[in-house]
Amino acid sequence: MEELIEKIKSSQSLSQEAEDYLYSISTNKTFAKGEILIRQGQRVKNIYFVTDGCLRSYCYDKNGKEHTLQFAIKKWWISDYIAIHSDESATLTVECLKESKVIEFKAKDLELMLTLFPDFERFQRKILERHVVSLNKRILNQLQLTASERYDLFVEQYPAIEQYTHNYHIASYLGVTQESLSRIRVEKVKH
Amino acid sequence: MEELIEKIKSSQSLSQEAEDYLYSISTNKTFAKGEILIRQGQRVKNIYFVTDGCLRSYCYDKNGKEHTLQFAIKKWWISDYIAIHSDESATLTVECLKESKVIEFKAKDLELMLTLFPDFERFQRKILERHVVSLNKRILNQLQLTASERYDLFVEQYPAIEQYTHNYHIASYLGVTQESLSRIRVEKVKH
DNA sequence: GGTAAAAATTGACCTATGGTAAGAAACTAG
DNA sequence: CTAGTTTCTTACCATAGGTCAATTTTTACC
Repeated sequence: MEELIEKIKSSQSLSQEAEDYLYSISTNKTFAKGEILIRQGQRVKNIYFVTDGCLRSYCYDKNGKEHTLQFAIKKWWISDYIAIHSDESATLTVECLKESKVIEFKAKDLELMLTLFPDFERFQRKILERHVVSLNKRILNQLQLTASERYDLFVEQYPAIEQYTHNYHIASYLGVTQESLSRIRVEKVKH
Repeated sequence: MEELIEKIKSSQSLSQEAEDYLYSISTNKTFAKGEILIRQGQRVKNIYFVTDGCLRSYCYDKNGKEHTLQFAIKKWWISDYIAIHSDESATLTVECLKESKVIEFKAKDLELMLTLFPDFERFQRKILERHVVSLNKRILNQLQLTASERYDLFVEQYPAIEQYTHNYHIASYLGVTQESLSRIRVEKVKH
């Protein structure tokens, strides 16, 4: 929990009241590798803040293939925001890639907290702004880079993640098959 | 300006004070088709709210090809958020696709307004939440759909935009060449 | 430590989409 | 209306990346 408080305070103030409230709505949990936190089709009630480990969110397409939307490591949030903000059941699955410690929040509680504590709303707004920027960049990368270039960028941006993920996780994040990613890696070693 | 006030009030309250402030920092402008509001490489100072017309933001890749990040019509915001939130010069170009009426804001003024008026910060947070959801969906579509399927979805989601844009604008948004889009359209007519 | 399961690689082939270039069509401005 | 420019289409060939199936490597577990 200190990680989250610290993260908030690193960019702005947070009243003691708000801090206490945040504690009161939080639940510390540990998930084992392979556990599913949110399952496609079910109602999404929770949002997770990762304090240790690695998780990912992904969906299945009509042929049953997986497509990774996001990886989350230390100090990242993860959930199915599509479901939460459209008030639908989950289109995404959130899976634990290695044993992870997370802080679980009920989306409703966080929502209420935003309205109660302007400091927290500011924090959330800033998080979202940065998130929009990174999603914009990802879209532009997808539009203009080759699979090989996207992989280079991925390795550069998430050096820590690669050790927890399988190749096909990364492939499905980059938008290529695992076979293609395998060939791309072979080429890199050669040159 | 009424469009913006109305948009804000449609989802929440806005104090008279905030409304007055918003007016005081706004400038109504009209841009002709083809005009450039933000140019790649220059400092980005402004954010635009579209009240009429159609604009788009795009970048050039290393081969000089254009890639469209966003279209903006009535009641949408547009700028180079990557530049604004990283405090760098523009990587995007914002172009007017048909004569458009916009409300221009200095990013700094809006930033200050967020800190002055909690109502406005709440509004912004909600806008960003919805934006994150739509960017997430776009990424998942890019990962799992064929060019043809993405085009169908585009036409469905932005029926109004097609009349203002050239084919290559749409192609560069979907991540295909204009030639491919042309072929895709021929196929649709056949079947 | 040995075996079963999962993941990664490899090879042969295939397909969607890209590149190029030329002609047709649609605007634009005098 | 006409010439010039921009955009769109079409045809042909090229290629990145996909598919499928085997094989090897790694990992997990009794």
